Amino acid sequence: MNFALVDCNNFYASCERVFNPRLIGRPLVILSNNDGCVIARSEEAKQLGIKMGAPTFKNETFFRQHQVAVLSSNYALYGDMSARVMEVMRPLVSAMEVYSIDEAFLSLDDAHGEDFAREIRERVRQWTGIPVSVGIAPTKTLAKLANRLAKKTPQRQGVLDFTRVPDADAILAMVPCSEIWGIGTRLSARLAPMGIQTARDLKYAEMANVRGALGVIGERIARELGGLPCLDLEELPATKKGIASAKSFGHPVETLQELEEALASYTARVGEKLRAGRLLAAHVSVFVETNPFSATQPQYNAGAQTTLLQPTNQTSVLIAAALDLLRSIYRVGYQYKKTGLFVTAMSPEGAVQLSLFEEREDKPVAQGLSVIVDQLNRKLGANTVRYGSMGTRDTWAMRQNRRSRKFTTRWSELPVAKA
DNA sequence: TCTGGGGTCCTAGGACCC
DNA sequence: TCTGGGGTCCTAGGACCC
Repeated sequence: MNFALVDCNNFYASCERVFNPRLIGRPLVILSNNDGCVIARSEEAKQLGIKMGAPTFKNETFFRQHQVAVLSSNYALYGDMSARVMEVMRPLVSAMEVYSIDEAFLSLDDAHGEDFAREIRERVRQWTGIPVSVGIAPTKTLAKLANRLAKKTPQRQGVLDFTRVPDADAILAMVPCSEIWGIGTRLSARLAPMGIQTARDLKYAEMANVRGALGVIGERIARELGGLPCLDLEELPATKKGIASAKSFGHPVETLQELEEALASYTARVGEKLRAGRLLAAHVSVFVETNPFSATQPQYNAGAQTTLLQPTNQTSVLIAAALDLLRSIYRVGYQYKKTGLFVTAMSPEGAVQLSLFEEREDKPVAQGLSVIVDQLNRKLGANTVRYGSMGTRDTWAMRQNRRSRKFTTRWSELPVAKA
């Protein structure tokens, strides 16, 4: 059995191009939330040397000079396109793991090689408009690596079956450790003094040394490079251990009220996610921070946590807890840049341990309210119905000045064809 | 003026138990 | 007078991924 890793090429840029063909052939970048920095680039933008994470404000002139198309990110579109790509592939294989918004591992029979990979590619392209690359190998780590090579080497035309390459070690010798899946700059810096520079070096390194330097993660990666599978296909998404919502503000925020409104809004989002997953959370943590990039403003970072008497997914309960925590860490005199919350200690709905000290609260009413709010907001758009503490002015809201339309998920934003 | 957000896994150390 | 060893659970922090 082998793994295939299918990865969408320049996914966000490709999604935008499906609905706006004028973007084809031009350099195109997609910005992070708040239009803060570059998080995705078309091939042409990469050619121009635009780096991942490049701050927008330092590059506006460059973008204009090179006629780079610049868009805010449109996650409603990317999420929906992702689901379509996955559904095209799912019937073609016996098992699939959706690994990220633009990647999936597939389980392949030994008979399935590059012909099959090309078939997947063609079908996804034809049915969704999204180009993908496919890497095939006996382990996930090698499949990742094969995928990168398939993408980077034009003559491979987007597919590479690593089980059939004549000299695998010669290929591994060209891959620096920092480009191996799971090894970043910090870990590769630990390997360098041991003379381990490339994937080939790591494959043949003394396992005890690798383990000493990188722990079990590193040992697993090294063994996978050698062709020994240590990571399984995970078909079912693991139950979430926590749900977070945190965002930077469009402008610096000083008042407690604005922080409260922002945090209440993020909390409402977390409540929606909990209910969508039929989960309850028992632990809430909240943090605030100032702008770490500012050399002149005084810095302040703080966080606080609490455990609820009873696990919940009710937005009103979560907001009350989150705002209490926020008030306990808020200090006057700072320019806040970001706040957010993280809920943990999750349990499935319907398996609640009642607190010893708490009477059963009037669940049906609260739950009914949240369900109706969820339905209305799904139908009419996010935040149509709000909790009072969220305010209505959104003075703190993130910038998103250049977003394309929600072509596939909102009737009012459907693409229009003129014939 | 302007630098993302949402996750996972592992490790070390302390508290506590028998 | 003497003061172990092995285990679990929790938390904080580090590193990574997309």
